[in-house]
This record gives sequence, structure tokens and C-alpha cells, in this order.
Amino acid sequence: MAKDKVNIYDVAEEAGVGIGTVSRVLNNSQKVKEETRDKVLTVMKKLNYRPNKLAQNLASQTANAIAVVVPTFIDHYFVEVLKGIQGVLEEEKIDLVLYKIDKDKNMMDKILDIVHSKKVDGIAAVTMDISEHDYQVLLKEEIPVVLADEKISDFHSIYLDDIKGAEMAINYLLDLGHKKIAFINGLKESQHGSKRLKGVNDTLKSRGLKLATELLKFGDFHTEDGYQSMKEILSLPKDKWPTAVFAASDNQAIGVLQAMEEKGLKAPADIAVIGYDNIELAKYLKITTIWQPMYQLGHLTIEILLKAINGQLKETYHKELELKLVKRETA
Amino acid sequence: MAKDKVNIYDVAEEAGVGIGTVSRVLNNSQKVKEETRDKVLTVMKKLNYRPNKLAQNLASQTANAIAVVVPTFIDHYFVEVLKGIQGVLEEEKIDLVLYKIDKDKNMMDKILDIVHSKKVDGIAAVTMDISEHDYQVLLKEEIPVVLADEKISDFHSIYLDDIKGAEMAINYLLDLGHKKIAFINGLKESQHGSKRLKGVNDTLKSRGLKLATELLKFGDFHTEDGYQSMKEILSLPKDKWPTAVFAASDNQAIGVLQAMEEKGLKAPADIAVIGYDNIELAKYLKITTIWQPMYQLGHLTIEILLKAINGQLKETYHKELELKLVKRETA
DNA sequence: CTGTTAGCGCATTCAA
DNA sequence: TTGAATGCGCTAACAG
Repeated sequence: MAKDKVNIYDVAEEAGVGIGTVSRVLNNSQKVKEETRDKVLTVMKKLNYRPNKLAQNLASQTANAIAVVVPTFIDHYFVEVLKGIQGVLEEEKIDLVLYKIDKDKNMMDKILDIVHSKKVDGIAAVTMDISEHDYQVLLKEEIPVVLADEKISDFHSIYLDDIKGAEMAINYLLDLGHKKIAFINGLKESQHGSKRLKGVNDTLKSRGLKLATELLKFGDFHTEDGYQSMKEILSLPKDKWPTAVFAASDNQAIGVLQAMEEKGLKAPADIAVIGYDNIELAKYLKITTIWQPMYQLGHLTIEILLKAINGQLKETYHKELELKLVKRETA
Repeated sequence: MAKDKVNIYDVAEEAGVGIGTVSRVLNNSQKVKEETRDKVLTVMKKLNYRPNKLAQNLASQTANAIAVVVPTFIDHYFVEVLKGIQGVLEEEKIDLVLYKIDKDKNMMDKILDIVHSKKVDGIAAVTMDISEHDYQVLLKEEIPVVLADEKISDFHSIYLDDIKGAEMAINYLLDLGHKKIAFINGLKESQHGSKRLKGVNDTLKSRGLKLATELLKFGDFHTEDGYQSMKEILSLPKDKWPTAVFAASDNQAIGVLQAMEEKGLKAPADIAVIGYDNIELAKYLKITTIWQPMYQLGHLTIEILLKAINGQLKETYHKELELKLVKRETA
């Protein structure tokens, strides 16, 4: 029956038509007689023919796929964004090519390889922290790009305001009466890290307060980092202890709580704790936190990317997604 | 400078060579004089030329990409497997195309589309629970396939033994002296669900015990499900309460603990709890659990897939990954 | 070692 | 409405 490799010529021959006609029914072209279409369709099924997309893409100059570029796979964050992305791609029948690209000197070189590869029609760069020099060169390429969780005026950007988020957290703690607040931040060099730090510092300053050096910690966003940071803080003399801790991720907040528990400390009674992200567990552990709409971030990013690809965007699209304070029991 | 679309002809012309030579330097063919190679390389840089991979792939009949097919994005599980996958792909410079395919009647049709699309050289199907009818048809295709977290004798399979895992958990609880054990399972219809249930039932039976109907719950693997299930159990008359709970995922175990805490119950003092997966949080929450090597699962799956693609596999590869009981404080 | 030619499988004119 | 021809950008013989 079905031979090894069935191509458009085989179908055409078997159906007694030209390959042009087969191509037309493949692409739902209107100019095909109902009868011929059925005949071709039947043959395609009989031969178990399915088009070679590489060839389709090469000929049509469109890949029917988009690239999602991320620097790391962070548990909850990444999965939520991906769900949002997948949601819209599935409807559109567009493939998703996933690239993990480290934020190093070769980053843009790798991205340019993707651009020129023609395997994708557009790129969604998620938290890539693109440097000015790098995006200058990316700008020269004609491929649609949307930045997620990052704002650069020359690119379509869907982003969150880290400064505002930090501000919300700190103001909330201040309003609760806390004056000695610790901040367990993310990576020192990251956009997120520096912006949240700014938010913390500015807010404190506006209330005539200041972040003590020994109460500022950096780390990655993992539970382990929060745990270690809090242990360091709790190893300070008791009079240096904070009355509240702002952690840059819920995972870190969980580590903080863990370190506290080992010392027999309770939140918020002994030390209040507020996190960031609102992961599912934050709900069950009743952690007060700043909610980031990650699913929506992924979803909107792809919606905009597809519009850009289809030329439906007149100008650069910018959208800030709203953060929300979720009040629970740890602060 | 660099024109809009630079192709191999532009490079050839500018360098004063034939396109064959350009192609050879692109593919690191040895038969190119050092001098010519340098000249071509220089021109490529000057023109910012990067090959069109669609064309390369079509001409060479290899996609330099693999498909990863999953039914859902489950937080920790999925990310860990993906990390393992990504690890080996990155080294090999092979692209990853991610497909989310629901486990319904059209599943195999979608997979066949992928096969014939020629966009990938092989497929890694992760927990796809392929039915017998479906895999019969897949078997007829010539594309390399590796199943992750699923075992079918005709396919390369990297898998875990759910029965054994359940057995380990239950035996551990029994050895601790528990006789009334509850089992909060995953989805009823899933392979995982039915196998773990079998493991639980068999183990109990071998010790002359039996799982009470009201102590068996099904749900998805989320925290919420564990929480709800445990609430139902705790709403039973106290004399029906179990002395230990086996949850089919750590997330569910966390939900269980949460439901217990709301009733002022402690683990293991009041009711012992054992989970499954060993997610990062299980460590911090000190949950005793069954550790599943998910990173390794992804890693090995791709290693085998690449070998299959390269024709380095003489026969069907089967490998069971070892589970491990991680003893902590909740049981 | 290198240039030339013929496909890869399809979309897309252009005529008919 | 349809068939035949041309090209997408590259690889892979095949000569030279």
C-alpha cells in the first residue's frame, strides 16, 4: 500500500491531476472544483499522504512556527508562561520551537542564527535582559520580536513593573508598622534584582527609613537561596533581626519560613514574611505575596507576536500587566 | 552593507567561488583549502550571512531537531524532564520543538502529522499513555521514537515502575506499624493511577490488609486535589481515619498536610504522610517521599533518541530508572 | 580541491 | 478551474 515516501507528485498522479491542484486542495484554495477536491482528498487519505512542512515552508517563505527564547527553566514561572503561550499557539496551529539561551556574550549571535534560520516567523524573548548593544543589532533584522517581562521602547514589550511590585510589598509592611525590614533579593546583576532593589530603597527612603546592609541578601530565586539568606540573617545578634522580610520569590519565602521554623520562629508573630509570584503553594502555605500574572504574560506575548507577524501592528506595542498584593497569613 | 536576504549565491559571488565551496565550508567539509575557507568565512561575516536551515534541512533530508510531545505541562515534573532533555540537545546543537497533544482520539493523527512534516528527526513522547491501536500505526512509520515514563515493548522506553514505587511507600508505612492507610491517587484512568493502585493493593494484600473504599481518593496531581481529598477523609468519623496517608505526588501531600493543619493535626504524630516525586519543596517541608529521577529520565530519553536517529541502536532499548525512598519527617 | 548540475517537496505564477 | 514551469536556498553527487 502506502509507499515509503509519498509526495505531492504521487498524489497528483494517483488522482490524475497536476501537482498544482493537489497543492491547492492542501491550502484550501477556493479555485478547485468540489469533485476534484474530493478525489484528491480521497487519494491523500488512501496514500496516507501528509505534506512535508519543510518544503511547504521553504516554498511559501513562512515557517508556521515561532521561537520562544528563555535563559532558564524556572519551575513555576516558566511553566505558567509556557501555558499561556501554548494556549494561543494551539488554536492557530503554529509550532513552538523552544530555545534556551544563556545570557552571555554569545546570546545575540545565537538569536541571529535563529532569525536567519527561517525556521520561525517570529521570536518571543522571555526575561532575556537584552543589552543595549545587543538589541541595536536585533533591531536591524526584519523579524518580529516581542519581549516578555522586559521593556525596551523599540520593541513590542509585555512587562511587569518590578519597582512597583517592591513598592507594594514594602508599603504594605510599613503600614503594618514594621521598621526593620530585610530584603532577600534575586540575582544582583539582573534587571529584576536591580529594579526591585530600587523599589525597596525608594519606598523606604520616602518614609525616612533605610535598608540595613546586613539585611539585604542576593541569591537566585530558589528555595535554597531564601533558606541560606535567612539563616545568615538569623545568625546576627537578635537586636539586628528584622521584624519583616520581603523575599523576591515565593520559593525564597518558603526557604525563609523554613529557616525561621528551625529557630522556632513563627510568621507573622515573630517575623512577618511576604513573597513574590503567588505560586500555587503560596496559597496552601498561606504566604502573603505579590501576584504576577504569568499565564497572561505568555498569552498576550504570543497574541502580539502573531499580530506583528501578520502585519496587523501599526506601531510598537507596550503593555504593563498589573501586579496584585495577595494578603494571606504570613504578613 | 548587508542586503536584505543574503544567500549562498551572494556569498559565492562575493568570495569569487562556487556555491559548492560555500556549502563545504558551511558543513566543515575537509576538502577545502585553508585559504579559500578563510576567504569564504570572511565574506560570510562581512555579509552577515547565516544559512537558511529550512533549505539545509530540505536538501539534506534531516531536520536537526527533535519533537518533544507531552500531554500537559505539570509544574515540577515537566520542568525537570525538560532540563534533562535540553541538557543533551544543547551540546548537540539540535532544536527542540515542543508539542502539547491531548490524550484523545486525535492524538495519533497529530503525531503522524509531525512525523510526516519532516521538521523533526525523531520523537520523544513523554507520559503519552499511547494505546495499543495507536502505537500499532506509529510502529509502521520509519521515524525514531522513544517513550519516556511509559513502557511498550516495541518501542525504546525509559520508564519508572509505578507498582514498585507504591510498594515501597506502603511497605515503609506498614513497617512503621500502620494498618489503616489512605491512598490519594492521581487520575483514575491514567497508567500511573492504575499501576500505583495495583502496587498499593497488592502490597496491602500480601500483608493481609485491605484498602478501605473511603480511604481511596482520585484526583489530579495538584496540591488542591490532595487538599480536597484529605478534607473529605477528615470529615469521616474519627474511628475511620487512617493513621497514614500515601499521596501520589508531593504536591498532593502538601495539600494533605494543609488539610491536617487546619484540623490541628501533625505529621507524623497524628497521621503520617508520604509523598511521591521529591520536588524541591518536599525537602524544605521535610516530607518523606518517593524520589523519581526526572532529570535523568529526560536526559536518557534524548540520548537514546539521538542514538536511534544515528542508527546506533541495534535493538529496542529498555531501561527502568530506579526509584528511591527519601526518609524525612512526615513519616 | 573546486565549479556545475540536479534534485529536496512544495507554492505560485502564467497560460490554457 | 487546471496543468506545467519556475524557484525557494541548500546539499550532494559528478566531473574536472
